[in-house]
Amino acid sequence: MKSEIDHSLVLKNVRNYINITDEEADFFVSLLTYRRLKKKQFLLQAYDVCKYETFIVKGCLKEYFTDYENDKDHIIRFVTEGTWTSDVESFAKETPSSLNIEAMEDCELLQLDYSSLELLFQTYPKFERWCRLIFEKNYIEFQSRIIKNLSLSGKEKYLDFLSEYPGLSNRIPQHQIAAYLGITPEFLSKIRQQLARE
Amino acid sequence: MKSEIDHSLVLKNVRNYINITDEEADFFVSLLTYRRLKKKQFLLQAYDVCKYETFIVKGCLKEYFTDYENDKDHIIRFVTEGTWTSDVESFAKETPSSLNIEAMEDCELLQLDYSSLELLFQTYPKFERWCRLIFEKNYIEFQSRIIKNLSLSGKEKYLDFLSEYPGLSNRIPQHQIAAYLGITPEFLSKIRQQLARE
DNA sequence: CGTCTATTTGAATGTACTCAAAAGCGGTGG
DNA sequence: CCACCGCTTTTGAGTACATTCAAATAGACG
Repeated sequence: MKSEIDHSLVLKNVRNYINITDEEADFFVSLLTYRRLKKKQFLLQAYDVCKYETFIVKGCLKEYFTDYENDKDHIIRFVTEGTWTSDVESFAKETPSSLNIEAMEDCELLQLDYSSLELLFQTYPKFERWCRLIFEKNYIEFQSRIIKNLSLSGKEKYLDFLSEYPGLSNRIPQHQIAAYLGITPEFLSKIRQQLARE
Repeated sequence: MKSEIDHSLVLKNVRNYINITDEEADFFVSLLTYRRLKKKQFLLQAYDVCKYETFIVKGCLKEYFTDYENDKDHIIRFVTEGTWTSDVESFAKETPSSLNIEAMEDCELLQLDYSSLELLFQTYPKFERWCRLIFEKNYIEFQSRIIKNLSLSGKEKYLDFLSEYPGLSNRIPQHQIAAYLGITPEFLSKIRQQLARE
């Protein structure tokens, strides 16, 4: 039943960026659709159009790009409780997605489709600000990722991952961490071996 | 004299994302400050607080991060005519910048300080949307950069750079392109040698 | 013209990859 | 409850990509 759904986390997300009244909160919540996803199911498949912005209430997903040329996946981000995910370009332009988004655990999600989001912006323009500030935050994170990719060795990137996302390494298989760091699973194994010896 | 300044490019930038009236345009333009920068001058130095969002009317700058540990610069982006630049995090949070932004050519710029930007948002909230859409675009570009860093070899990254930013390689010294690609200048030289033989 | 910086070239080295095989681990069915 | 299967992780040998360091050459600028 809808009344059982807990919206506190998503409202906390909004209120982290803007002040909203109870009325505005109610309207916002009324636009959300609840959805579950089992481990290994896809939230989005490449070449489909991304129809929703999705908030993660519970669980963990990976956003990744498949390089068919070399038969390799490259993970852009792991996304967990409290964050939004989508293929931004596909959602905004209604073009086929270049990303896959796949559940790595059983997930509970809240979704907002394009027309609902536009209705939200038209009804309460302050939500544009909220959306901008989220993009601002993501921009900063991506920039930091780019710097790290340019400047760190495999070992340093792994240690940085452990400290930046504590606890996540227990939820995620090792070869997927390698796909996030941009190294081979074999090499990550060797890095860990070396760290264990120290 | 202020009347000589050409605002057509910056207005084109705004109107690329939102519709604005002449009145709104006039107000927006009244908030901008014109500034010139000579080649090799800094728009922003690391550890200073970034006070402005800066629009580039003419010229080219580099946003870069200095790794003092290894005495190396890592270039995040080259920014040219028609784009905005700042250290987003420093500007938003008024914290010391981690980036340098430096002119690679003589530049003509238009700047917007924090309070002017907030005044703009308060007066005409639709500018929040414009700002969001710019971040959306930058997010997409950064994502694409991350994918390329994860999946391409040095040679492939160089060829991609040439096709993504045609004409830019003539404006920028080669070792700076190397700093953007995340390879050494010597290795870029060898890549070019190899490409020339083909 | 001289100085400073950028680019090229080469040899030696290191970091990370490929391929192959073995070992470990988790879930499923008998 | 154990045996088996598939997938993940480890290990090792050989290789490729990219770096370091040093020196030579080329270009840019006052």
